[in-house]
Formats: sequence, C-alpha cells, structure tokens
Amino acid sequence: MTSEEDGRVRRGQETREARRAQILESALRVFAEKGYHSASVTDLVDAAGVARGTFYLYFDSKEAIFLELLDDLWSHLRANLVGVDLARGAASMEGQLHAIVVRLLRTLVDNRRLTRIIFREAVGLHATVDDRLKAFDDELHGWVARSLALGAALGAVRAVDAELGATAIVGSLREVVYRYVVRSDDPIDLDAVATALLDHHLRGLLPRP
Amino acid sequence: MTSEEDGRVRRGQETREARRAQILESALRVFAEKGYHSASVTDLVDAAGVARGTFYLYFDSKEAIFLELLDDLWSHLRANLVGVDLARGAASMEGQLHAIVVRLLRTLVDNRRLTRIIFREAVGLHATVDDRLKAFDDELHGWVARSLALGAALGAVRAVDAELGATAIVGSLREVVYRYVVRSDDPIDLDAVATALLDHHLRGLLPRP
Amino acid sequence: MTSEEDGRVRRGQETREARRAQILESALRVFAEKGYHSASVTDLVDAAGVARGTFYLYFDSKEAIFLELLDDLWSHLRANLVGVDLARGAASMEGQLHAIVVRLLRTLVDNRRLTRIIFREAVGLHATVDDRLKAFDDELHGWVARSLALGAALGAVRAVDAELGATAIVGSLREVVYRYVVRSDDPIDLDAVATALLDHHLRGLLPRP
Amino acid sequence: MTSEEDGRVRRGQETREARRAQILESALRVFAEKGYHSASVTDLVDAAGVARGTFYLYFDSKEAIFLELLDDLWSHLRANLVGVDLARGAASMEGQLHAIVVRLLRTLVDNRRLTRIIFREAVGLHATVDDRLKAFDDELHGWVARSLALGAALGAVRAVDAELGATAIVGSLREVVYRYVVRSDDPIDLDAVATALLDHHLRGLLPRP
DNA sequence: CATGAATGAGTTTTCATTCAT
DNA sequence: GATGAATGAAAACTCATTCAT
Repeated sequence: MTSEEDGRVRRGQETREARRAQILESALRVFAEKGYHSASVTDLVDAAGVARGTFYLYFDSKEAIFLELLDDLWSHLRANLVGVDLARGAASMEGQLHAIVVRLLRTLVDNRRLTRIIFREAVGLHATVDDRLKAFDDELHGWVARSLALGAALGAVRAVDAELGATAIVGSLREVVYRYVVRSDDPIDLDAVATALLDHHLRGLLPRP
Repeated sequence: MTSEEDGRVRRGQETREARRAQILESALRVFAEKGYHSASVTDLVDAAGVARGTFYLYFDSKEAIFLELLDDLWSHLRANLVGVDLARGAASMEGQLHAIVVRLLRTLVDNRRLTRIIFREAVGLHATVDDRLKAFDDELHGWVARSLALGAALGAVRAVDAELGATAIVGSLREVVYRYVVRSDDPIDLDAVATALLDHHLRGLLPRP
Repeated sequence: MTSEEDGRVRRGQETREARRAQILESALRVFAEKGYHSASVTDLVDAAGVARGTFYLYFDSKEAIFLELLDDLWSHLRANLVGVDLARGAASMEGQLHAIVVRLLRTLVDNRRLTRIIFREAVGLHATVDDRLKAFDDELHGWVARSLALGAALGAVRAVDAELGATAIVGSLREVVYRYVVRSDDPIDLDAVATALLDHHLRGLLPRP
Repeated sequence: MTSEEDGRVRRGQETREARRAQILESALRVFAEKGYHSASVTDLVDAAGVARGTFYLYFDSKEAIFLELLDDLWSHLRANLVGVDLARGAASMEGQLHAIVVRLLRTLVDNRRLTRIIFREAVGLHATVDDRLKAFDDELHGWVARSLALGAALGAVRAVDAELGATAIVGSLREVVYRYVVRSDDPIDLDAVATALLDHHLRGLLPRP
C-alpha cells in the first residue's frame, strides 16, 4: 500500500514536472516571438495547450514564469565564472580566459531564444527582473575587476583603472553577444571570436613595436 | 490684410510650436520618472497641463511622442560622428578619437534623463524604437569598423578583425555610458574616462615590452 | 472668457452629477434585484447604459458605489436621532418618542429598496460595510441606552438594565422594519405601529393592576 | 459470507458517516474563521484532510455543506419551542418562558461559531438559506404570536396586537443573541439576561403605579 | 483650436466543479 | 471509493484613444 501510494505520488510528480516543462518551453517560444509585454497569459496558455487555470496551477503569475526562465539561464552562466589561476604563468592565463569566454558564449548560443528575450525585453521591465540583471552584471563586472587587480599585482597585466577596464571588457562581451548571438542567426566560430576578443583587450589596437 | 494674416499664422505657429515643446519637455520628465510603460497618457497631460484631447492634437500617440524624444537625442549624437583625419599622423589620431569620445559622452551626460529612458525602457519596446536603436548602433559600429580598416591600411593600427574590433569598442562605450551615466548620478570626469578607454583599446592590458 | 469657462465647468458638473445620479439609481435597482454578490459590474453598467470604463470614471469600485448607497440612507436616518426633552413631562415624552419612531420608519419605508438591500445583503459583506452597519447599530443602541439612563435618573422610567433595555428596543425596531418594510410590500400604518410598539415597551404585556 | 458482506457494508457506512462528520466539523471551523464567501473549497478540503474530489463525494457543493451545518443548528433550536402551559397560572408562565429563553440562548451559545456564521454570513447568501432563516423566524414568530393570543384569551396578558408583540419579542431576542453571543466573546449570565428580558417585555419601562 | 467625458477591448487572476486514473 | 490535475467561465479593473461640444 505504501509502494502503491509512492507510485501514485511519483507518477503525479512526473506528469507535474512534464507539464511545467511543457508550459515553460512554450512560454519561451511565446516570449521570444511577442516579447514580454505583448505576450498575454492567453497567448501563453494557448501556446501550451492548457486551460487558463492550469497555468496558474504551475506558476504564480506571468512575471513568475518569466523570472523562472531568466533564472534558468542564470545558473548556467554563473557556473562559468571561475577564477583564473595565474600561478601557471601568463601564457596559460590567456588560455584560461579563452576557455571562460568560450563557455560563456556557448551557454548563450545554446539558449539563443532566452538570450534574445533578455536582451530585447528584460531591460527596464520590472524591478525584480531589473534587479537580477543588474546583479548578474555587477557580478561579472566585479569578477573581471578583481581579476584585473590581481593580475596587476602579479605583474601579469598593466596597472590600469580596474573599474574602467572591467567596464570595457564586460561591455565588449555584451556587445559581442548582442551582435553575434542576439541579432544574428548565423553560426558563430566561438573559438575565433574569443581569441580575437582576448587579443584585442590584451594587446590593443596599436602596432606593437 | 496680408501682413495681418501672416501675423496670425506666425502667431499660431509660434503657439503651436510652444505647446509642442512644452508637452515634449514635460513628457521627458514624466518618462524619466515613471518609465515608458508606467507613464500613462493621463500622467503626460497632467504634467503638461493640457487636456487629453489636446495631447492628441500634437502627437499621434503615446508611442509617437516617445519616438520624437528619441529622435532629439539622435540628431545630437549623430553630429559627433565625424571622420578622423589620419593624414595628420598617429599621435593626433588618438587626440581626435579622444575628442570624439568626449563629445559623445558629453551629449549623453547633458541628456542624462533621455539617455536613462533609452537604456532602461527603449529596448524591446516597439519595433520602430528597436529599429532606430539598431540603426544608431549600426551607424556607430560601421563608422568604427571603417575607421579601423582605414587605420590598418595606413599602418596606424594593427590589422585586426575590424568587425570584432568595432564590436568591442562600441560595446565598451555603451557599457561606460550605462555605468557612468545611466546607473550613477555622480559627476563624471569625461577627459579621464576617455583617456583611459582609448588607452585600453589602443594599448591593451598586457605589459608593453 | 471667464464666464465662458465658468459656464463650461458648470455645464460639465451638471452632467457629471446627472450621470452619477443615473448610475447610482440604476445600481440601486440592480442590487435590489440581484443582491450585492450576484450583481456584477457588467450588470451595473448594462443597467446604467454606460460603458464599463464610464462606471469607473464615477466610482472607484463596485464596493464604493454600494457604500455610497448605504451612506445615502445613513444620513437620512441619522437626522432622526434627536434627544428627547424630558423637561416637558412624561406624557410628552411618549409623544416625542412616537415622533422619532415614525420618522425613522418613514425614512426606511421611503427607501424601501435600499433598506431591503441592507437587510438582505449588507451583513457580513465586507469589513467596511460591516463596520458602518455596526457603527449605526451602536449609535442607535447608545442613544437609546443613554436615554433610558437619563429617564431613570429623572424618574420617568424604571431603573432597568439600560444596556439590555436598549438591546431589546433596538432589536424590536429592527424586526419591525424587517417584517413590515423589508419582507412585506403592504402599506404600513406607521402611526399605529409606532403607538403599539411604544405601548409594548413602556407598559409591558402583563395586565396593569 | 452474508455476514461478511454485512460487516463490510456496515464498516463502509461507518467510515462514510465518520468522513461526513469529519468534513462537516472542519467546515464549521473554516466557515467560522473565514466566512462563507472567503472560505474556498480548497480551505475546506485542506482542513478536512481529504482530496478535492472526495469532498464532492460527500456533498453536492460548497453551498450544500453550508446548508447542512445550518440544519444542524436548526433541529437543536426547534426542540426548544414548546408550548407554555398557562393552566398552571401566570406566575409559572413567567417561569416557563424563562426556561424557554434560557434554553434557546444556551443552544446558541453552545453553537457560538455556527450562530456567528448565520448572523454574519447567511443573510442574503442564497434563496435557500434565506428561506430557511425566514422559516425559522416565522416559526418562532408564529409561536410567540399564538402564545400571546392564547395568553390574552386567558387574561394572562393584555390584549395587545399579537403580531406586533411577537415582532417586538422575536426582534429583541435576535438582538440579544447578536450583542451577547455573536459580537461578544464574554461569558453570558443567561439566567440574568432572560430574567431582565422577560421583565422588560412583561412589565414595560414605565414605573408601575 | 481646446476640452474632457466616454468608450470598450483588453488585461490578469480566481475558484467551484469535473473526471480520468 | 479516493485522488488531485485540469478546467474555463466569470470576475474586477485599466487605459490609449475618440469625438461631440
């Protein structure tokens, strides 16, 4: 009887999860097509093929499901912010940075639709959404700034204004994502882009003597 | 009688222009305070001190007045995109770039409220707005890319991927604006920021041999 | 020009008032027929012959218009709670009480539909509504209790428990209203009812020696 | 096998009855706390610890269970409406009435939660509920009126308008319940209240000569 | 030209009830 | 009998836009 109950409960949870996933998946499609504001709950339930009430069985509100989509991408991205080990020397530093940039970009490419939504819709949307975007921006910015400061202390990079350096790097990353992931559908040579980007920031535009 | 009519017409136009300007001005205030979506037409007419109908006498829609505000900033920014004359030598090139960056930033600082609106609200608002933002982005990007290509041809800069270089530069500019103009209220040392930014992009982070 | 403006404003207010009255009037009809909960805003606007938005131009909410109807009856009833002047002697006291009871009942008869709504719907409806009903109940109760205490001090009535006496009197009044005004459509001989009610409370049921 | 079946049936019926009772009991709690309208079926099934569907296995609707709770109080109250035997003399009449009033009040005090629900929520809820309340009101009213008529015929009470007398008495009883049972949580001295109430109705407020 | 009352399609959300498992 | 996920009609309320005055 216990196992029977467990079975029922498990079966229930399985379908529950499936439904959630189904609604999330179709919501991603709807948001990507119409944008957050233009997408109505009616659009969401129509796309998911469920009744209005069912939607609210799984998500508290239109905002809630949007935040959930955001958080999905979030956790993926976060996992890529790992420290660079400078002990192994400058050459390897570039390699490590290269790997990080490639991973960040790949995550965004793999979640192209979501990335697009965020770039196109999530700005100035709602205090909650905005706060999370800012938080991630600050997290990335802070990580870069600390890395620069550390690198400068170790003599690996020039002693520049770490804040402005981080701003420039984060901004160029964002723009790369915007140009190569959000606005374009073309496949992207992540390796080449990361290499060129690092070269740009590390060696600058001026001809080296 | 002809002159009298002219006078009437002129007077009429002056009032019309004044009203337009007044409504635009107060709309800027309202949008800056509440954001595009949260600002209602009621807010706009209340702030302007005109009747609801009057508003529609001067602007086609809430969206239209927003676009007009955008265009204002537009023309200011465009004026700053002038070619760099490399004939005078590389040393002066950095100076010219410095001047351009300072002018761009100053325009945005001088129109801080509008800049904020654009960064916080204008993205993903409407196809028209998006298109204009894209257009400006492309214009700036294209100008930088062409300048890089030209510079490379002249030997002033390294022969890097001009597209990616432009992306990195435009992105860092955008982020500088976001961090120093949009998110912060502090006064900004434009000269120092422009110098550091150019130094970053021209010489890179690695210690020069 | 000033007079012209005044004229416009006055004309506007006149129609505004007329609209308000029209919506209130039809709302009274709807609430009387369907009850507060069963009456939807759709019912209200349909009955008033205005658009949904128009309703909210004049009233904040469905609750608000209901409270306004309540308050209307309120102020009428309140005006009838005047002190009894015992200085003129006991005989006149009964006459004064008689007049008060007749006036209270007449007000309720004159607003039969509203009275019905209150008796049938207003109990346990909403904290705000409930509070007002309680407040009026307490006001009436307090007035009767004070009058009894005063009468006892002057020797005009027996020294009974003023609280319980007031409870009995208010309750019988309420029931009279319920039986003769709310549940019945028959015309009511206010004078006779008031006389009998006072006789009941003043002299009791037991045969007088 | 027959006895086995009987046993199963009996066991089944016992469980059914127990389930019903359990759901009813918890529904009483829920309705008392939240009121009829604010209490959702979700609240009811949560409180009862059964599934939503199970609720509908035992009761047709949210309204049905409410009506059933009402009926419970009903039968209790009805049992207290017994004729007063005037043959034993007027002195004992007051005693009999006293006993009846005390019993009525005690029943309501013992079912305070249900009484509160009825007073606060049941009015104007639904035609069915209204009808039952009216029916009980009429029953009580009729019994009082007949008693008054009988008493008048026997010379035990003055020959007043029996209808109005009954209205006054029922109303004061109702108000006593409202003030001392519904609105207050204080313990109530039933004996004293009944005595004072009877004294009020029997002897009136005027000083006896 | 100016006004502001009126419009009504549109929004998000709730919840009593059903029915496949 | 028991379950609880699914339903969808219905609710209250908003607001950009229009148009008679």
